[in-house]
Amino acid sequence: MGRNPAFSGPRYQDIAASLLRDIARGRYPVGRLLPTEVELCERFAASRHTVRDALRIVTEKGLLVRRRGTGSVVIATAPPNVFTHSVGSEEEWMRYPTGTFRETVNTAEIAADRKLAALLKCEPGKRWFRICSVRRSSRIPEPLGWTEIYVLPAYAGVVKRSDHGTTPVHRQVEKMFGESIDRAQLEIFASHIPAKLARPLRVAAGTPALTVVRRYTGLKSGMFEVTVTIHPENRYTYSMELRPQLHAKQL
Amino acid sequence: MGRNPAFSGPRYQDIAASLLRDIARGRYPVGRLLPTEVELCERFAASRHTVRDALRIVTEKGLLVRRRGTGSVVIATAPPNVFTHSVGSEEEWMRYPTGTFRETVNTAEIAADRKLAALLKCEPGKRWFRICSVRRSSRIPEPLGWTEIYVLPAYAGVVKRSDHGTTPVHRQVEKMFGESIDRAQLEIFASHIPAKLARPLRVAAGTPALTVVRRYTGLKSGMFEVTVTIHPENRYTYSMELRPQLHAKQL
DNA sequence: CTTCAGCATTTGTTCGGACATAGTTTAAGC
DNA sequence: GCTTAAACTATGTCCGAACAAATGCTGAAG
Repeated sequence: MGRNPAFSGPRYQDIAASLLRDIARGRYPVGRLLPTEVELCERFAASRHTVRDALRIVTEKGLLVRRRGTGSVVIATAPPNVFTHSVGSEEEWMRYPTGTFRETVNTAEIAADRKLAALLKCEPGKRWFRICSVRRSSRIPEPLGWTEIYVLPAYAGVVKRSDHGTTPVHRQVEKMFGESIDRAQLEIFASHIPAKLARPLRVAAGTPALTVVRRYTGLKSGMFEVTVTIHPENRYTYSMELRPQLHAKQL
Repeated sequence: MGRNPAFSGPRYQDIAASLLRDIARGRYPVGRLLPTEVELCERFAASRHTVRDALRIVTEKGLLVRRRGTGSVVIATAPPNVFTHSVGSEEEWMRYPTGTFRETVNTAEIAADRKLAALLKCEPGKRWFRICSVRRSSRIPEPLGWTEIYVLPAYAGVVKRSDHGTTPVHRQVEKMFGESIDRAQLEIFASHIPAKLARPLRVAAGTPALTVVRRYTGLKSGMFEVTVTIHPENRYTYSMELRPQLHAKQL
């Protein structure tokens, strides 16, 4: 029991691995209490500080809940998340290579008809401020896609800002109105180029396209922005990388 | 300098907040070294342990890199990760609602021609074991899409397993051959239905489609599986939700 | 001038101790 | 018997100290 002779790293990592193994093997089932810190100190012949470091690792993996006076409760037998995807910046999430920009075509306040309401997942008749624009790259003459941005009418002021066109709209809303994003949702599906967009996108109507819908939900005003982008074939690829959760070996 | 009288929480959180503020305000620009632990102990009149707890918080937020002998280097002025996406299971990542299954049409060992090599991001001539199949749902008669799975010829044994068709192939490879996934990459772009697939997918050739490419890279044998799926319009939507990283207030 | 050994610096690991705080249990008092 | 206060338990916070390990610098040897 206790020390693993094959393991040469820090003691607290050894102890954490041992606890992880015990939990995975069912020695401490979900709902059961782990031994107290002092008991673990005795079992592993380590100081309380070292044991706490080990418990911190197990807790960060999401297998424990620890409370004063109560103890450490096992809440899972294995780390729950298999893959994670972290996005560093809005640009990265938008997946638009740097050097692209939006070119506003027109703006208007509109009411959602039934079709638009379905796309935006809002009730029909809801009023939105719509910004229609073309996304371009400095490298190629054809536009990358057609973007329709719908924001709550109260937030229409964003178009007046000077950095409009280069900064993501939801960031502008965050700064100007103190909204904070609670969650963002992404949907991607196949579509075809509508007749209206054939000319601005320089592509034949009815040809294959990729539609990307992004919905931003804030804490203050709920869903405050929806972006719909239509990309003609061969002009845009959504790409993403997932990694198994490393679970914090020290870097 | 030092203690913030308005803050009543633990000392290490107070110190962490102070450091965070200093970094955000540019007192320690990116690339600069933070004061050493001992210096911070003096400035905040705290023990090294407490200061280290504070530095751990700042490090976990991704603003610092710490190395023995060197010190703590500032690598960002604000937490870099804005959104995270965690995927709990393969099914969730695949985004196929439960109740769908794969129906194998044919299998063969092939060599990648130039076009396929570009899609798979491998060298032309590389040999792959290809599994062609149709993904169906029990609810609707039309297939959801056409899937071509390419695995290394050494792993061709996966098709013989009984749970083939319901279990993701990369999971089977993990179990059967002890491969462990290092990273997974996803690409989504617009395409059109090839003439060959018009009949099996029950849709007209040339109509819009969504192509999803998934690449799995393992620790042992590098990229060991690539899956290419073609979905006709209106039969499949890729959906994902991102949330702002909570940054570990204590739970 | 280059190379390498040795030293100083800085963070990493581990020990031992003390008190604070939050939950739980027990016991006293009505 | 119920309510409330005290005691107990377990984790949280904080201190002081020592040594280990990685890095960078300096000076001596070739």
